Amino acid sequence: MTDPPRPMRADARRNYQLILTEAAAAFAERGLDTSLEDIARRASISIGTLYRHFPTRHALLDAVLGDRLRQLATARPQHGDADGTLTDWLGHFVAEATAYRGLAETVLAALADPDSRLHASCLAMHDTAAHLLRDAQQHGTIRSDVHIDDLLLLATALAWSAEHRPGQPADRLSNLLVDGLRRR
Amino acid sequence: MTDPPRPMRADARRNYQLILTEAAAAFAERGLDTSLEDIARRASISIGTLYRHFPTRHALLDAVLGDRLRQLATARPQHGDADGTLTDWLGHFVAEATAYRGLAETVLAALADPDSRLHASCLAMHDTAAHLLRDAQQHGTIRSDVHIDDLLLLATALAWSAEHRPGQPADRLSNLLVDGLRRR
DNA sequence: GATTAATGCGGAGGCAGCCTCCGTTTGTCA
DNA sequence: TGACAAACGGAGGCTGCCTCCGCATTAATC
Repeated sequence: MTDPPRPMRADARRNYQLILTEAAAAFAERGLDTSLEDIARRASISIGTLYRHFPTRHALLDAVLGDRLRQLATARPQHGDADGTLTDWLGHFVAEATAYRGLAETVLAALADPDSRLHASCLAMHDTAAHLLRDAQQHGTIRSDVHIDDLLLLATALAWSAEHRPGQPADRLSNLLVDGLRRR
Repeated sequence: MTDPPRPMRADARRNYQLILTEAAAAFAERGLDTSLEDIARRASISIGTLYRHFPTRHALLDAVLGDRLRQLATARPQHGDADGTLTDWLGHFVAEATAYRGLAETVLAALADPDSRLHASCLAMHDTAAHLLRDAQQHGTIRSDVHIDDLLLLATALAWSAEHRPGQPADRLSNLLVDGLRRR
């Protein structure tokens, strides 16, 4: 049938890694809307080469952030503290978003767009959050009428706020708001 | 001392109004990040003329949205229902932001930047919200440890969420979250 | 080591948006 | 009607997005 795909050429592999490294640094320093031309310059490769490896911004974002997002999708309920697991997860999510300005917006966009190269990673995260939420509703104190979309919107909104309040701890507002999700 | 400024020339006045009209429509239809060149094209004037009247995007935004923002700054506590006044205000703010995609982001940016032409309008709004919050803390059920910055961040975050969930009512999440601000 | 074909690279170039500058036009007032 | 300030148009410089294609590099084969 189809031949096994050849391994990447040495120069291609080298450039691929270079781009990843510089993109990660640039995204962390300047946010996810950093210009791709700038990343190419940092990596001392041409813009054409960058696009050959990562045909869209989301493809590059997936390569840089995919692992971190998938890690957010591996959280599992800890026996006996469903509420704590959920709030911990929210905390991790917000921390991640604070490290990369623009992440909240990007995650929402990727969730809404099935064609995005980031869609799968974000969907995995979505499912994990749904799992944690269900658990906290059954064994914890979270209101049963909270929907997973509410939770994700809350999570991204929290992350978005955190991006706009640099240097200040997001915990206070976060705790306040999660309180709103609890049964009286 | 200084002579009174001459009134605008007829053509200038005409163009000024034209730009305002088209900008308002464009901002409502496509969000606050609509290209200024596009607004100029809609108004059938040159980009240079647009910049002559509104040297920055925020100047144009202030001319278009300033009144609406200042209206949000005129809310006054209704006798005997401090909580209701506060939640009503939040509702108005979110409604406004839903009508103009990008408003939440813009308001936060303008608040943080004293040089922005929108700064004053946003500051007025900020002060009103602070007033309503204080009242709801003294005469209503809002927790006393909620800070005005928390409230504004909550308001903008809510608005931001609403922008990203087109067509769905923002009331549910909004009510959930405001619950978090209440005393137990 | 030489040959060759595919793979990958560079960068020019088209497009759009931001913003400035300046020569020309228009409105206003005497 | 003439003169002057005010306002206008739009070219042009800059940046960023993205595509395309001629040329260079690599790796497989002899």
